[in-house]
Amino acid sequence: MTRNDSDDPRSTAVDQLEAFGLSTYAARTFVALASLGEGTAKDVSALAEVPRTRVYDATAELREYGLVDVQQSTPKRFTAVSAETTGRRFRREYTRRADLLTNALDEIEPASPNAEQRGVWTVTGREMVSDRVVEFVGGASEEVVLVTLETLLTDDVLAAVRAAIDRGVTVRVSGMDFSATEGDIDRLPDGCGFESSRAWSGVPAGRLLMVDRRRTLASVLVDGDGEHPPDARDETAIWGAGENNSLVVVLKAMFAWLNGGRE
Amino acid sequence: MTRNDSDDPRSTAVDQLEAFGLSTYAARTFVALASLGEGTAKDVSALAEVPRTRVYDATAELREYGLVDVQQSTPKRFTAVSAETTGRRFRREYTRRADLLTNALDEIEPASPNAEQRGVWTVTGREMVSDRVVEFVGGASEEVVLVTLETLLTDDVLAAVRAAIDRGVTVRVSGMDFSATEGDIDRLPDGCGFESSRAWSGVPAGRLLMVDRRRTLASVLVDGDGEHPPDARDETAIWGAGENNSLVVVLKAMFAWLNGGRE
DNA sequence: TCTTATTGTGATTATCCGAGTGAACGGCTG
DNA sequence: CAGCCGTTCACTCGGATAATCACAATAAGA
Repeated sequence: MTRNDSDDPRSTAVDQLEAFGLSTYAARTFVALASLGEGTAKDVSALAEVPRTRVYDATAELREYGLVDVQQSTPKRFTAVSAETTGRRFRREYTRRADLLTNALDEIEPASPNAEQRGVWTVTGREMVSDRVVEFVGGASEEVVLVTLETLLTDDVLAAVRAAIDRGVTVRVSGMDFSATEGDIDRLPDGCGFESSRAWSGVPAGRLLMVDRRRTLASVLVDGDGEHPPDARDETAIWGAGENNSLVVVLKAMFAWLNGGRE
Repeated sequence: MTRNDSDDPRSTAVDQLEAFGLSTYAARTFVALASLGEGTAKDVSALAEVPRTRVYDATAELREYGLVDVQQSTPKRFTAVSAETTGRRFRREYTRRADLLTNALDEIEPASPNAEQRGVWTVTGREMVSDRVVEFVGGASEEVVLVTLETLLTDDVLAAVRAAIDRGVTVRVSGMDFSATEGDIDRLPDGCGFESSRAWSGVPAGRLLMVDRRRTLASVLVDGDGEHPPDARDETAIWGAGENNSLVVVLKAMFAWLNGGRE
């Protein structure tokens, strides 16, 4: 079983093509044609483990996607487009799909300012938590307070923070780990006067966020509940919204306390 | 049956979510939550036509994608992330997938310069033909000659042409219809000395392309074989590669002829 | 405390789609 | 003319998912 390993380019190509909606025959046929450059149904069948009689369906499907061209002769000959063209093709289609989805959802979302909720919501996964941070910072109109590990200050988050600052929002960002504060805060435009670190030494590492004193989020890293890469699903967060939300009240008090009684 | 029309935002949202790999239950559940903002399994079931007992699976699936947050109470409450976050989520994932695919295919493609093929290949669909044009122009090392309708000079093609010019390739572009030549050729940096039009008045409208005198493409618009929008699948092209390829020979002669016997 | 309605979880069945296989048709070649 | 190869079509099988049901757990009310 040395064939078909996980990091074999052929396998990954087939997987991705299937994710983009192709049938397995079509996907296998395409990578075979990409390897051959050009070939007949017999060639493809031999290399791709696709039944000869089905190569025609597969190439027809690929032709619809514009990934394969056909030579009308006997035997028919097929050729695959270049890797760049393939990538461009799907990139276009799926960014278009994402735009469609965003617009459709925008029309659906309730116009009402979504009466502030009570209770505490949970999120799992580093990327997912980052998404919430970006979303909440993006919705800030007055004030953002963010305390975070340097590792978690991804480009997404930084972009959202910069956008908020440009929008005229008062933003204060602080690192939780000591080494961090120097490295990355530079990447932010001024207006981040928090006293860097030290105060957070006893707090479990993660993030704390407060937006307009009406929406807060707290997360911790749970490093490794058995997941393979210690990078994927290792952050869990809770968040809440609304003036009287319990989590909001607690974190609001906490920030005020650590900020030296101001407010 | 006035519900669930084709351009209903809800339907399009569900369709796109399914295209992104979600189950139909998950997709319907998500749009229901997007409408409600927040709700219980019962609420979702009533609005989304999803069996109540399956809402829990659907929300679990959505939670994996980071699209839904859960409130651990009885009854459980669910909430959907914003439209922008949803779009960002899928945009990221699928551009990443496209990159993976491109890289994998790059490793697969035969290192050999792909001994020039004989025979004539066919492509169908306007976008697909544009992709071939971009691919061929992108592979040009010396000379590009392109005659095209103005309508078909999309941004993709223009970008490829500009890249070729910057690369030091001799490029000549000409419009087939009279009105065109003025409007768009301006968008190209010089080096396009073709005598604009007139010579092509009798030729069926479409495109003609020659790259390095070794690769040619010819297309025509077949306007309307029953397709709904007169815009999608209405162009068919043939192309060939190799010094002795019949199509290459013919088009090479044709270009030389129309260019006044030069070469 | 007991009852009852409602919520959450799991197992079961039905339905659909696609992979895989084989047979039939037609054109090319010896 | 006959056999062979290429091509297409029709069919079966299996896996996945939609849909239904049965049951356990919880909360509200008498």
